[in-house]
Amino acid sequence: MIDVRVRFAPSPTGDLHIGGVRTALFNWLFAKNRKGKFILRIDDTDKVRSTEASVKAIFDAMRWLKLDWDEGPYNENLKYSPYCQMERKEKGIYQKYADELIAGKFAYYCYCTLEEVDAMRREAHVNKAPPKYDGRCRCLTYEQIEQKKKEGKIPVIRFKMPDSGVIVLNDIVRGKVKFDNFLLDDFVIIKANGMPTYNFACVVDDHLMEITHVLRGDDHISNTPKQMHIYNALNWRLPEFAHLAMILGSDGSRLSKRHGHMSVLEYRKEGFLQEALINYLALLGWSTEDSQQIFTIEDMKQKFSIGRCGTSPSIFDSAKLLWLNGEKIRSKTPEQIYELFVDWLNYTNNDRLIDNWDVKLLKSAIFLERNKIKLLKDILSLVDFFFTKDVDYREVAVQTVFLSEKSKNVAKFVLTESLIRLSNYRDFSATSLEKYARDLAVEKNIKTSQVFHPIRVAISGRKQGPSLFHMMEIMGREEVVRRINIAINKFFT
RNA sequence: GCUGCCAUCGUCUAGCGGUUUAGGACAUCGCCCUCUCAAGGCGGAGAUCACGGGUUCAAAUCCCGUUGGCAGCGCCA
Repeated sequence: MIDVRVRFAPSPTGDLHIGGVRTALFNWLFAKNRKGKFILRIDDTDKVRSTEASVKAIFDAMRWLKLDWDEGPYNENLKYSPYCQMERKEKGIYQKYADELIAGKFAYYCYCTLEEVDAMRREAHVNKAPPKYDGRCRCLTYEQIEQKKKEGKIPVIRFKMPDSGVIVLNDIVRGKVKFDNFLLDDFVIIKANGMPTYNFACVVDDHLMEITHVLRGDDHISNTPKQMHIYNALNWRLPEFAHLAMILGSDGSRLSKRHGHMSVLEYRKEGFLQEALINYLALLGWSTEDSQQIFTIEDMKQKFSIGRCGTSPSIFDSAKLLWLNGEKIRSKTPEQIYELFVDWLNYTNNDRLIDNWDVKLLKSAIFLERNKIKLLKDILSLVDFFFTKDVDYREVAVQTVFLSEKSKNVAKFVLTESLIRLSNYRDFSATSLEKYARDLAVEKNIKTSQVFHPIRVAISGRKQGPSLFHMMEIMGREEVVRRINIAINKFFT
């Protein structure tokens, strides 16, 4: 079996987005599954839109996602360096092969202006003809070229597409896909500014870097025949191609900002776990025979195969991602959740929020509430009441549990009674406290809920929260008594 | 407009000619558990397998057409 080499080649024109991550992930999984190499290349041939900040953002995102690469930029000692196309251009790599294509009559200089080319396409549209460059510069004479040069015109280099015949792509996930050469454009391979275009640079680099499999979104499928012609003209061996079905937004159109978060970093900010995002994305477009939903990373690496990737596009469902995130969090120990939470606080610059929080109490609180955590950010609102000096009594809770006609007398009684009895209560464990509360209910012939609820609201300010007695246990007697006292003073005097 | 891709519950999907009253997961609904909220357990509803033709003894599964959706058509990647 050949040694697999795959690459992820984002263009640094913004944050890494969901679609990009999916492509990166499938390449990475494939490499891991086949014990091959995963390469990160930066396709920054668009001088105008590429930024250094984007490169950094992509790196950050890849690192957070733990999609580690075997080869990539900023390591100049590797056989295939450099890994940024700008640097490769500086070394004349693309020009060399463009010259070779010209020498072999597979490419030619074109002096047409953008306006002329644009006019051609518009005319084709009107005539219901395939939109393409008409090839008028294909056969310029030596004199004509000299004349253009004299006029100071700067040419682009175009690839000369065959006028007839059919080229067949044998795609791993889609099978045979045929393209009519006549419909293919004489596309630009070197721009007027000397930079290679994507379709050219991609081929040159994939060949030079000995990429064996090209896994990418299916929005690239129409680029593939063009690229294949370049491989053929240069007499290079074709890699295997696999075109993955796209991820769409909730309305079935291409995923974009109006569908919600695009950047993975935004998911991180929301409090999603790296492994949840990875697991969820793997489920879009790939499945196992038994339709397994939850995977560890190791499990995924082991089971992944391109052959089981689907052909139809899938809609990104944030509800399922949210479920999966909760699922992943629940599978962690309280200690791990705490670590994740602290990382998240640091990442979002919220670390000061827990400055005065007792770590032991926080971990206990996380343990009590772990089943409710869907996002790391949820932890804040789930446990904050343990740490506030002044209990924030919620209006609804106070109205229904303390002040309604039906409950106010009982609530007042339960709280004053509890204040006295709990002040000297020895065994402040959950089981013991529960016994106390139940005994009180029996003794006074009231319902247990009439005892539980007022105490819950008194110490937490809310109607909902963790198991009451565990909550009291970790809060401790002193604090519980203090809070009951606050409630009595505030609402019953 | 040209070209290509796709089409199974609302969503992600299993299924690769007979084992299917089409299976699982999310969401949704009900019940149980229960001090609340969750989590968990159990169950329900939800797909004439886009439509129409073939092929075959037999089709969600193979072929053709139609319709619909999406993508590409840049000196963007």
